[in-house]
Amino acid sequence: MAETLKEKAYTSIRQRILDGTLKAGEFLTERSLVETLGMSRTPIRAALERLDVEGLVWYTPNKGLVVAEISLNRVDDFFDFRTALECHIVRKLAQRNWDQDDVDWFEENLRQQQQYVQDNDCARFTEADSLFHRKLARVYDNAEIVQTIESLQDRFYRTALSVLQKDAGHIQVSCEDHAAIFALIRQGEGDAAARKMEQHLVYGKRILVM
Amino acid sequence: MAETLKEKAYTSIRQRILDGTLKAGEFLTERSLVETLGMSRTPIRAALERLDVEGLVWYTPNKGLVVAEISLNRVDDFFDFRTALECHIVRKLAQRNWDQDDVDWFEENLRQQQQYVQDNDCARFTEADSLFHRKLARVYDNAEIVQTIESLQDRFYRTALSVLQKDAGHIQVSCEDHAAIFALIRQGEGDAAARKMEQHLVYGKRILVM
DNA sequence: TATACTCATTATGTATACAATTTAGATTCG
DNA sequence: CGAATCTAAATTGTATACATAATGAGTATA
Repeated sequence: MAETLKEKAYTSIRQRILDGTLKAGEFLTERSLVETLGMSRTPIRAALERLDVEGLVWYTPNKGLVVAEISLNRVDDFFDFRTALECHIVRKLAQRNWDQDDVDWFEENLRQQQQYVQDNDCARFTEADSLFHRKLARVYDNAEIVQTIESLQDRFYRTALSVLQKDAGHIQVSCEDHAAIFALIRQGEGDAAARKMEQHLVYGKRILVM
Repeated sequence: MAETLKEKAYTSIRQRILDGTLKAGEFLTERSLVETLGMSRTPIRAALERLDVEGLVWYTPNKGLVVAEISLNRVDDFFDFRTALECHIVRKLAQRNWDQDDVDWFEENLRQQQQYVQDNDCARFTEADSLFHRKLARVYDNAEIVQTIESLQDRFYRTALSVLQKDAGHIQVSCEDHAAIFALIRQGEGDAAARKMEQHLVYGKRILVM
């Protein structure tokens, strides 16, 4: 046997938050999750404990729990955090020799992004966008940073998706930004890549908070 | 009534890890914690779940748990992560107007650091050092970054302390670095402050992995 | 009518019993 | 003698009973 119920509960609840089944701001009770997931409270409480630390739900002692919401003044913090990490990453990646496999991955990813822009497919573009940023962190290969960026993306995914689908115009710009950033990295222009990344993230934030 | 047993357990176990009562690499059993803390397994398991996500202990399903160790190749990741965050912070802080209270805080903290260097008091210096870096994040006032830096410091504290106490010579250099970084920030020299911070952290890492 | 109080309901907090898994040591077989 | 297997102890995983705190409806009172 492999997966414990605790892990199943974690995966399942997290999935429901990310795909929007459980909406931000919604109150949860352990009993409702017991019925939905068909297990006892114990593994569910363990899963919620994890999700609380990760910031996907908020626990209040003796009160209950809520699916985490992203407040607007937190959007600033999120993008600023990403700016710190991702500018650092591209600066350092520009000074590095690359595996051909990784180069191929990005070229393919950028091709797909272009395709989704042409098709005006916001959902798929957002997915490819997310993968682009995650892959930068993974190639950079700092386990701590990878985990943090992926956790930030999780917490932000629903908010981003709901807003980005309202404004299709942005994906053209974002797509060009990604291509420019990758090109600058490959040319060894770390500072320029970092500046472009910061500009890209500022642009993304403005789309979101408009 | 205020604090739940779960929170007491969390605080207590975390404290025991940070102060070295529970040593890195040591195996733990829930039963031993039950006896030590005088409560049932339930709140203890909740606390351990949190500590696992935060990286202070490692859980293995059906096996047990270990107090987290910092492997040497992870030291690189830690310092690189801090570099990304703290260089960003000082760069931005240099462009900002400061409250006099905060300026006063740093001047007092730097005075203390000098005193501890004179007294050759490594433990107190390390404490002031830690506060210096935390305060930079707090003044910068990005809640996400503050939390991450403090979490990183927690996970690193024991390793840092044990090594730093072996080499007293470094505290003189670190103290001068801190003063220089703060001065550059106040002069609005963000890039220079960031360069100094990176150099400072590289120096700190080399002390640790020597 | 407004307010304060009571009490039942329902939620979470905690303890504990039981199940399943791992581990180590004893035992058996080649 | 060594290796594989079985068994028992201990540990974690899970379910559940009970304790306690929060909530709200209903009622009494000013």
